Amino acid sequence: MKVVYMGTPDFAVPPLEALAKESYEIGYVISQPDAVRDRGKKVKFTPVKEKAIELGIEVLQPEKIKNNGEFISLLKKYAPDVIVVAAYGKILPKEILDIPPLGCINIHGSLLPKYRGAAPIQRSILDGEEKTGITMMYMEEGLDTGAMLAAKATYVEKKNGAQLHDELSILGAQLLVETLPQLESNSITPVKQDDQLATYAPMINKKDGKIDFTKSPVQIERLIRAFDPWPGAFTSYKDQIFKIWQAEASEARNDKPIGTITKVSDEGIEISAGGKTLIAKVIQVAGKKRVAVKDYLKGNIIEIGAVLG
RNA sequence: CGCGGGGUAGAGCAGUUGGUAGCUCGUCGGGCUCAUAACCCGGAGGUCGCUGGUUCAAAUCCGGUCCCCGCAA
Repeated sequence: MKVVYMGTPDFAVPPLEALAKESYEIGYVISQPDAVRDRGKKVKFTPVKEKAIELGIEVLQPEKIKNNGEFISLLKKYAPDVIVVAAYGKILPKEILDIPPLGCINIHGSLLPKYRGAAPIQRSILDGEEKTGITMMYMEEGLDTGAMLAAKATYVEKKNGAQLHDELSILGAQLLVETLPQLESNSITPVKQDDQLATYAPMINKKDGKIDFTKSPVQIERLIRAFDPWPGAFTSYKDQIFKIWQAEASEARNDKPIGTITKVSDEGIEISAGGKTLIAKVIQVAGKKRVAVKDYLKGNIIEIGAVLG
């Protein structure tokens, strides 16, 4: 079976590896153009491109795919049976969707129809969902609206964004190699999504990581977990960026003004939030690495009574 | 060459008018104590990221290089 794979970030790497391991013929890997995405103005390859090079697969990185005659005719010439898409980063136009006879299938990081869109993993943690998962689906012109082919679920528990991301990425790879043979033998029945139940998971912005201490400690703790590693939940302490990477929500009442540091010990930094108490356990200040509060206090002082934000 | 912070004992930090390094925690041994994460005494542990240079002498000055991190993208 001839496959074209489209993907860009780390999330899309394991599925590509799985495809290669199963000996599918991968004619092209399509990834977003390389961009200046690091300190010091360095141009970095996308993770999927890195992997494709390692696997010896030709990589295409068109600036635009819509109305790109050259690109589309290249695809048509290769004539893939299926196009597999995982976090590619652009909506595919109909002219591409129509190319492969078995369709374009997408690996999406949620249990559709919930969390359609760009940031399903973070949003599911943010919302305190008990379960989430991976859905394989047909792509159509709408955003993550196509019929579903298969799904795998997992529990969110206390996982952070990175952990859930990695887990779902692996699940996605498994689900893909399980689903493709069924698709090929036409032994799978697509299930239409119930649009009534659909929710959207909009893209995350850096600013979304700013901690709002009027919210409850439970909500803030979710924010901290969801946004690890990016963009990180942050506030400011004495005009310095102050990130919190791990925290616990306490029901202990706290009547001090929002954001006030009420207690500091090896156990953590207690902060007034939403009338209750948030206990920061792992923190990071600008220029430094993340460190447990216990360790930070060995050589630094956190002032009780200071107000974050 | 996008802006900036940093690499010093296991951990977190101090130490830049150059004179072979110090604090807190941890750790090891001893003491006190009914007892202790408390207290007292003592000890181990560092080629100061790497590398050239200046100097009688460099963690401290100059050059190069590697790595980590915040901002920005």
